Amino acid sequence: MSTATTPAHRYDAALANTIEDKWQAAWAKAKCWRAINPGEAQFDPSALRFFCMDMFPYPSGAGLHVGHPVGYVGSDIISRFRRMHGDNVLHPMGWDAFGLPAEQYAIQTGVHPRTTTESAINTYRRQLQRFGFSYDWDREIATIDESYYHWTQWIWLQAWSSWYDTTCDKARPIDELVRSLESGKYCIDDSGSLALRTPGESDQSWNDLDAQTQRDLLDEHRLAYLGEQTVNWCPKLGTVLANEEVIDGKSERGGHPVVRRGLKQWMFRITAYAQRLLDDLNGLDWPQSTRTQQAEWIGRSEGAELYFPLAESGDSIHVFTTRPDTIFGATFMVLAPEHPLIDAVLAQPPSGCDVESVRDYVEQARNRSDVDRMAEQKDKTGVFSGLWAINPATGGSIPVWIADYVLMGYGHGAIMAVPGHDDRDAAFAQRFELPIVEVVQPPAGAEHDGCFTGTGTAINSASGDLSINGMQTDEAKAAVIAWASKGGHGRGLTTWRLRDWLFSRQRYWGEPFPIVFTRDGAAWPISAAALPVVLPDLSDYTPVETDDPQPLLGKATDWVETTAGEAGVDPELLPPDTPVRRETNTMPGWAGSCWYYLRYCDPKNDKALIDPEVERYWLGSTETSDGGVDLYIGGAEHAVLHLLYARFWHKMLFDLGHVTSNEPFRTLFHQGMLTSYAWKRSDGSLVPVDEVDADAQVERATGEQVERIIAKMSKSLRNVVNPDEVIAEYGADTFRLYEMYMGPLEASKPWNTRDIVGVYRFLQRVWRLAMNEESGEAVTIDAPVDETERALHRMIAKVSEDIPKLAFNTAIAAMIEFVNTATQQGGLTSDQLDRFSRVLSPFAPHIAEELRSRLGLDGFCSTASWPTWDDAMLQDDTLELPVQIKGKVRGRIEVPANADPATVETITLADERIAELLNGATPRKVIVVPGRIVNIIP
RNA sequence: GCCGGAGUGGCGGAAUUGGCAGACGCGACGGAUUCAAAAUCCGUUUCCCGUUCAGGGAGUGUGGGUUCGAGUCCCACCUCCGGUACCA
Repeated sequence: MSTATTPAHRYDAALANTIEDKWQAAWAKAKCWRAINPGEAQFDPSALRFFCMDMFPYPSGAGLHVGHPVGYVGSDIISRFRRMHGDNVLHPMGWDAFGLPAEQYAIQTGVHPRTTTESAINTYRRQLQRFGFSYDWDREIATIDESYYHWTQWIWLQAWSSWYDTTCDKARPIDELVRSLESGKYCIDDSGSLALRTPGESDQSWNDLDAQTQRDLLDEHRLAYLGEQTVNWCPKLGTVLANEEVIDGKSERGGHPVVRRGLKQWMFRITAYAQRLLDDLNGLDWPQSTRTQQAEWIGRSEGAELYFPLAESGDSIHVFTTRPDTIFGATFMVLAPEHPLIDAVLAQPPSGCDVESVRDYVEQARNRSDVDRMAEQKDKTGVFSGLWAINPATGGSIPVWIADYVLMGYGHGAIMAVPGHDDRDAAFAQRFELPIVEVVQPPAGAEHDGCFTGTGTAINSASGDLSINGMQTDEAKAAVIAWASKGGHGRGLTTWRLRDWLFSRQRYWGEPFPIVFTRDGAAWPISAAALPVVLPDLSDYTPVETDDPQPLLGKATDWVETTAGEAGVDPELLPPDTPVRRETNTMPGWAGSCWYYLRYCDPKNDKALIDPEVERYWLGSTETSDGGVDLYIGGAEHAVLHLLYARFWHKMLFDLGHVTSNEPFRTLFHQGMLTSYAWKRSDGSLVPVDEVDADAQVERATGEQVERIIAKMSKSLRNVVNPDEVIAEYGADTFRLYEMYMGPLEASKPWNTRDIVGVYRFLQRVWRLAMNEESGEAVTIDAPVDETERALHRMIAKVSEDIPKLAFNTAIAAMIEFVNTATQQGGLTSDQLDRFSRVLSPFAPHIAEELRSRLGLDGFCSTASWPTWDDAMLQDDTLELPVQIKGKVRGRIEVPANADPATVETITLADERIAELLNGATPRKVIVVPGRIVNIIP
């Protein structure tokens, strides 16, 4: 690049890269980014804490993508800004490193996932460090480290050792439950569930139960428990698959057959927390869309369960409905194909039952996943069961059908069908010619086509002991619930969409569960002192192909088959020589990310997951916050799962006294997605970006006209940008500025390589403003220019306001304007340059340090104080105000900045041009908005 | 279908929450510099009419409304993006 004519000290890519390396080394050496914990010598209790965290990445082999740094640059700017205000800033980074890709790679190559993962981590760390992010690297964590997953396992054991006490609405240690049962404070009621003791004849005494029964009862109440689940099992891949990984009954990867089958899996009782997870959303400073998504995912639904007796047996069908008021319109019932009653039907078919059809239908439905069932949407299928039920309100007989539009996993897996007021029931009734009765009168003027599903007035709804005619929907609901409760026909009930969390995987590359089984199937915990249970090495990562699900860890036979003593079970629980089998499932990828924010606070603690005093300091409540991470930045794609799971773990730890705040992330911000331009042919197909002449908008090979569209970056479109290349060409400061200057942080926006040069030129202008390009020495003027000084104050004020709002694009625009003004005005004094470089430093920290150092100042911009501004300097003595006549700008006037409205009006009307336009008429009204505008109504 | 978010120049985007629409940047055009180019600097750049100047008109997805004044508020609609989807 450099030629004889290029000045020796021009700010170009080579210089940028040189100074960036230099300052990164200097910051690291000085440990500029170290956060101070309470208890450390330099700890300053008067400093505000600021815990600012990025969602940690999963380090993939492909390296960092330009989309990753968008949020990281943002969090870095505000962290640096807060540090310059003297705050104690905790800004850490780590690695979400267990997961599938490394394991898939291991299957193909035999390379241990740890090897690939660690190499990917090294790449990511090197790339991140190259951006000059101010992470406290001494607090770096990786979920795959034994010292980390030690505590992941410990938390799981906490859950296994706890139960949810609904009487005080919190989790408690299960030992306390045992003591309460032994002392008789709690007892087991008839149905086998726990109840507060109200001494009665039928109560079973806990102490009379045999050990096995006692254990089973306790196991049923643990927050982490073994439960039977229907899963997608792929024999060929040797693993269960998520619903999204199954397409048309085949695995997405490889197209192997998938069967639905029951499997004992570790579960988390997240449903116990449903109400709190919902309620506490209100106290969070989170994007509304994310809060809504979580609320919908939790899916609280108020209604009633109603009992419909069968015509010819003593049984009844329990249904859940949100519209008990429509019970008079229930003309048939529908069972999910998995409903337990169907087995009884097949065993003893009623007279009207076509056994073959029912068997076929149920069999077919069973092998289709929920996702497949839903794919068909409108086309309702079903079969008559032969059963008849009694509508308890009308007393009439109604047929019971079986159809897969009713899901076993929600409510009771059975519904009362009201085809008059439910779209799905209406479609089904039409298809199978079932009767439709209207029982809700729409309010006057309500528009609807087909069936009316809104609220209105009950009609046709009266029988012997119940009449709700004329009632509004809400009143009618309450009346039906009251009637049902009194007559034993049902009761009010709230159901949730949220299911318990399936927490085991048959994979290798995850945290082992700290638990073992004796021959009788009983589970025994590994004692806390024996943690971590270390993931054993395997020589072969290929899944076992089998119909009987077998996790990969089953291959480590020596590890699996062991003794209680070897595994670390407390000898008081089991004699050390007892043969035991280790749990071979592993935890899912979410586990490590559920609590990593806690570990950042105290990453090297080997006595506890976090020291209580440290926890209170970084995460406890303060004058301005109810506690939790002060700012958490990451993608909206984690709106539900990660953020919900982490909230659940946090609440569990809160109940058990390990954390002091009720929520983990007080303020959440989603950075927007980076898209890229792509090209589309007229037939809609996409053309790789390097096969298009962008200026002419034609495809090179064919000369065909193509249209520019915005698409996600993807390998196939060849529109992925590698950050390393951008840094090599412009430097990290330019990269940082570009990503922040593109637009609002939260907006998704297209990467446009051509635009980068704009901020690059800005940095070059900054450099030339302050440096002699020939000598490399600072050039400053002696006396400040008033206009420049005012511009500087305006700029500092603007940037100081914008950074806390994460409005970085406008902050940068303000800096550009200032530099343009300063250049026109002939330069800066060294004092002005010092202040400017400090404002610039959160955004472009390396060039800012270089300017400071060449000015001859000591220390770092990064640890200097943030410059102040004087409000008096923000305004000029006189203002130019636009004058509107009837809302259109017709002229301008000069007024003193402090002029009162009456004076402004006088000046306006005295203005020659305004008077001319008014043509001598006296205006009806003059509106003066101080400092803004004058509007005349003639 | 439902729930969010957004529609502003050739492009990315500004607009103190009702007060000069288009800040800032890219691109484009013109000029200076240069043997020439790159780089840099200066100027122009929403559109239309007028076109030296002056000036005039239209304009923030569409149609209505409120207001002295609307990109911003209200009503109806259109389009795009994200999420979700037989949840009874």
